[in-house]
Amino acid sequence: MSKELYIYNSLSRNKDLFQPLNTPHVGLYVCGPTVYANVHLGNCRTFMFFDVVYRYLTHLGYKVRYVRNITDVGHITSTFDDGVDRIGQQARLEQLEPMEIVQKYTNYFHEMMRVFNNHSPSIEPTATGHMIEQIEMIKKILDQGFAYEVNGSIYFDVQAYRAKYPYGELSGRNVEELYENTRTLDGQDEKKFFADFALWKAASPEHIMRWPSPWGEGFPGWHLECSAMSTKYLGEQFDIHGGGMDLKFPHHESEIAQNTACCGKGPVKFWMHSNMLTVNGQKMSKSLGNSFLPHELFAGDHPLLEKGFGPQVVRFFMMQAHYRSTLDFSNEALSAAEKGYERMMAAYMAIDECKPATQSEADIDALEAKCYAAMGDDFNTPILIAELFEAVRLINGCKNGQQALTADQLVQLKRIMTHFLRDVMGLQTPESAGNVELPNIMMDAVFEVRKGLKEKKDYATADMLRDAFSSRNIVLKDTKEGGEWTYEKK
RNA sequence: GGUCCUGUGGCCGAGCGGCUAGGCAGAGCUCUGCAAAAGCUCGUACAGCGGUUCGAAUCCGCUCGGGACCUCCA
Repeated sequence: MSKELYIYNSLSRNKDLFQPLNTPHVGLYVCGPTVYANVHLGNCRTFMFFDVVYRYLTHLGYKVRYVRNITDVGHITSTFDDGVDRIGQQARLEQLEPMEIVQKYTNYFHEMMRVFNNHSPSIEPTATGHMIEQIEMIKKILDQGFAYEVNGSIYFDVQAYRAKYPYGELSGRNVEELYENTRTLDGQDEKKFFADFALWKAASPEHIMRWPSPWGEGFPGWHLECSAMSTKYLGEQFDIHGGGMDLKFPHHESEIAQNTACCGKGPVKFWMHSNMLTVNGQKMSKSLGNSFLPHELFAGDHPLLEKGFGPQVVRFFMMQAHYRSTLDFSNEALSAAEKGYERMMAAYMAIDECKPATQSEADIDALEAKCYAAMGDDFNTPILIAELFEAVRLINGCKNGQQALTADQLVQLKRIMTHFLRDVMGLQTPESAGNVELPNIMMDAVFEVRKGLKEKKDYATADMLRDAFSSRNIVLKDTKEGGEWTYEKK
């Protein structure tokens, strides 16, 4: 069975065959959040997708080192010229220390990552914890002649860089066109060239977050931390760098320039970019006021939400779209995903109840191959899910006695579902967390009584019993053997 | 203004030159005391107009619509 993996590389604009630089090791770096506010659902989509990348590579047998940073140094906002950064600004607003802000929103971020069932990265470095590495990197870039100092700030020299290396390859931008549309930003007058960007900024007196450096007190520039930390933990060149589409320019473009200026070569083999989550066709973002916080979605506590949806349903919903497409959020779409997710999971849990046949026409090997083919085609989770619904059909058919499956095939189906649903897509079964053993025993008694009533044709009492549970959001379903019960969502 | 992406049936979403995507919703049937679940069967598609081709949702051009980036952003 082919388990080749093709990945769409933003740099080559092609689906390229994935081969690690140093098999079986894979280096994966993903740009993490800036912790000055709660992560919203759009952010979560990106991290959930790269969690699947991490999981699938691991599933294929690679030894993956997954690095995802925490940006805990505020970037300068574009509207202010006074050296106020996002974290510092939020700290003033909430009357907290900057590091309290950082801790508060890091905690929320971690909590949400856990709730969505993302694996922790192998390393989660912070920008503030890597000041020395960042300063060292600036020194190297200066030594190579690709940066210059002005008033205690260091700028990247795009002109000098362009004389030797191409700039703008990733984002497809060319500097001449950029010039027409560049706004006047902080430090513009200090720069030699409009497209130069800061590696180090001298701190103004009121700036709170500051560190000593060879050029005076200041703080690192916008894009440096990722370059410094990816190099430290994954080496000068590594396999995959991921992030949201909106980071392509200028963030990732600058990273390439910094690393190349420093080490003479591009840092990353595969650049991957996940697309945005939209609401009514527009990018979900804080400034547009159309973003949900995960806990609001779970509780249904938001004007745009008709009801709440569990984290696993949300994850399933996200998996039903390809990561390079925008995904539009709506109550209807979430509800549809919820039904589908429940049907999928019900079938998964019903495999053990199937009675095996001695012979079967079904081709489970082909099904499994299709699942790998879907994932191998640039992590196509929507197709994977479509294939898994084929498995659902087989399982349900087998349960009804309409589909013959051998014992081996049932084992194989269970393995496929476990691998792809749980291990690769990171989906959990609905009630798996709680202990359902005791309720099950009690419900068996209920079904026994109901069976007796039905045999006596006392349907009125049988219905009364069912209604009594129904009013408590527990649905009874009759089967040949007795019955099944589920919690009903409101 | 520049660069790029996108427009699929009631909804969400794959596919991107010939082959059923899938889910949800809807219709019919089977099963069933009823119900639910499940299985089977079935509608309604590829924004519009041209072109290339034996053949186009899929390639090209134009028109119209939506979006992202160009400024911190997943």
